[in-house]
Amino acid sequence: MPESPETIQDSQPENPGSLQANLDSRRAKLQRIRQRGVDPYPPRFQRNCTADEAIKLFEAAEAAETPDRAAGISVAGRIVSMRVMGRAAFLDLRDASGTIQAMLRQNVLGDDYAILPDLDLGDFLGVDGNMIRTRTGQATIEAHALTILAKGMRPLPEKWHGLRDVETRYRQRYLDLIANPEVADTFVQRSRIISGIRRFLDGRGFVEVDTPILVPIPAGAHARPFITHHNALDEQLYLRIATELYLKRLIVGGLDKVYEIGRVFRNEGIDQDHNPEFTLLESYEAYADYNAVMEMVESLVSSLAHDVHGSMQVAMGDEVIDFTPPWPRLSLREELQRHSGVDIEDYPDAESLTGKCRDLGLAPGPREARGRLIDKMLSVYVEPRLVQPSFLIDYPEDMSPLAKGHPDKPGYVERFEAFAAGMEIANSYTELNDPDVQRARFAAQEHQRDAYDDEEADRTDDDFLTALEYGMPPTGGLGIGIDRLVMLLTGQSTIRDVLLFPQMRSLSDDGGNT
RNA sequence: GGGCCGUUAGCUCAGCUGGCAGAGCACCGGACUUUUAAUCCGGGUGUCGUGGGUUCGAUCCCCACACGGCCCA
Repeated sequence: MPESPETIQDSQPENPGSLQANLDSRRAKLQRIRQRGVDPYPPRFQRNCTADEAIKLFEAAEAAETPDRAAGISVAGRIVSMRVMGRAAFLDLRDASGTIQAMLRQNVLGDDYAILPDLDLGDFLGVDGNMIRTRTGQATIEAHALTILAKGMRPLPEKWHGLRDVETRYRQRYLDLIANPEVADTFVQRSRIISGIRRFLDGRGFVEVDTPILVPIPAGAHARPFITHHNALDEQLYLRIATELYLKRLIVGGLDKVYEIGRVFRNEGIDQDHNPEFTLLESYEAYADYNAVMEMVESLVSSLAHDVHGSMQVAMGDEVIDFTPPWPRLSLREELQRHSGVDIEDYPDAESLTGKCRDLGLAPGPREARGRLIDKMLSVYVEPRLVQPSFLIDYPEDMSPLAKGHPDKPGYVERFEAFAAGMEIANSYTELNDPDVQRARFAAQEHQRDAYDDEEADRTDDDFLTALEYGMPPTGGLGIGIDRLVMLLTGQSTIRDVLLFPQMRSLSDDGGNT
């Protein structure tokens, strides 16, 4: 008897293929699993191999002609692909090590095969079985038992095109990691870079320390702080914008070689290389100067490139960045003069330099401090040209309130910044340790804040000045933006792609998630 | 802060001059014991970002807003 169209219609859900139908279907499967007395979220599953290990073990067993060694394998992972053919099926299971194919056959699995119709893409499954090679030659686990480990209640992004929508990728990074496996590689590399930094510094006798994130005075950098409040102390506190002044207190205290890798917070805009919270490495080494730090930076960054990449050369867009040391030392004044035609010594104050910037078409604000103007000129004329790793050295004192004056160059300090791919990756100076000079520099910054409405000018930290008065040895300091370094070493062009959860504007409703 | 671009099914994307909203994957029903973007047959999913406006009629034109991206400051 032929079925009427109505009957066929009745066997279909209300809106077949809709998200709601998909959710309903998964929930119905969940119920069926439970009705069979199976826990869809069991507390544990004992695997004895990762996907990658199972395949390697099998290949080794084949090479040694000892196939028994590839029996009794237990693997687990998320189902990322399913090819079901009646009484047999092939599933691809993914764990952090990779993907392994599982072959399911009804005559082998018996009752366990009955859960197949209740499995969906995205579910976690444990498989016990033996490694075999299929007719097409693929190393595969032939399942002898199946254990559902977690039922996925929402459909995953599409398997072939992945997840492209950048907003979803950042807001729901877990979906990005599932749908775009190469994204995970970047974050694994990030972890390797950071542990490589620790190994490097620990190997040189540095001590890793933790200094306060909640601070009464947000000093040590040019930035606007985030403000918060401590209820019990009834005191306004800030999130740190740098770790510098606390680390120097530890140099005063005699630790001699200290570093901190930590999050700092700057209340400013978001773009391709700025996120309001980012990871900063700062290190301080007593009895070193900025020349010694330059050598350390070359050595550190090139060894990281080698460790992470296996090569000193890293592709970045159309360029190949070669981190092989030594990197050129370029005088800031000379580079500015070469590329802008301006000798900053001809413009000793903000007023004259503002005029010159206007001539150059740089659109300076009406009241910008001289250091800020030079910074602007650098970012236009010099920094974009610094594609291969290089050091820009000897900065004007105006823009470096914490650096020691250069003995041979009045008005300049012993400071360098390292650049690669046009991006600043390190900032360092021979530290200012004369408490009176430091006090005067802070005063100049306070004046800059008032006279030029420069909210980012540095702030006086009297407790730090007291520490300096007890005596700080000659010291070389360093700051490296870890996120930008990771960008460079992994070839990513936006900071969002090296931050697992980049800052996003909050959504007013439910986040488009339902 | 300004300019430009984007927002269509769970995902990836089409949608012509304003005239019934489209495909692939995913999903649902069926077949299938070596597939691998499985295949075959059947099903077709939607607040076209939100709110206004113009129009007989708006995914499309106009305005505002939201979110995102790029460029500029």
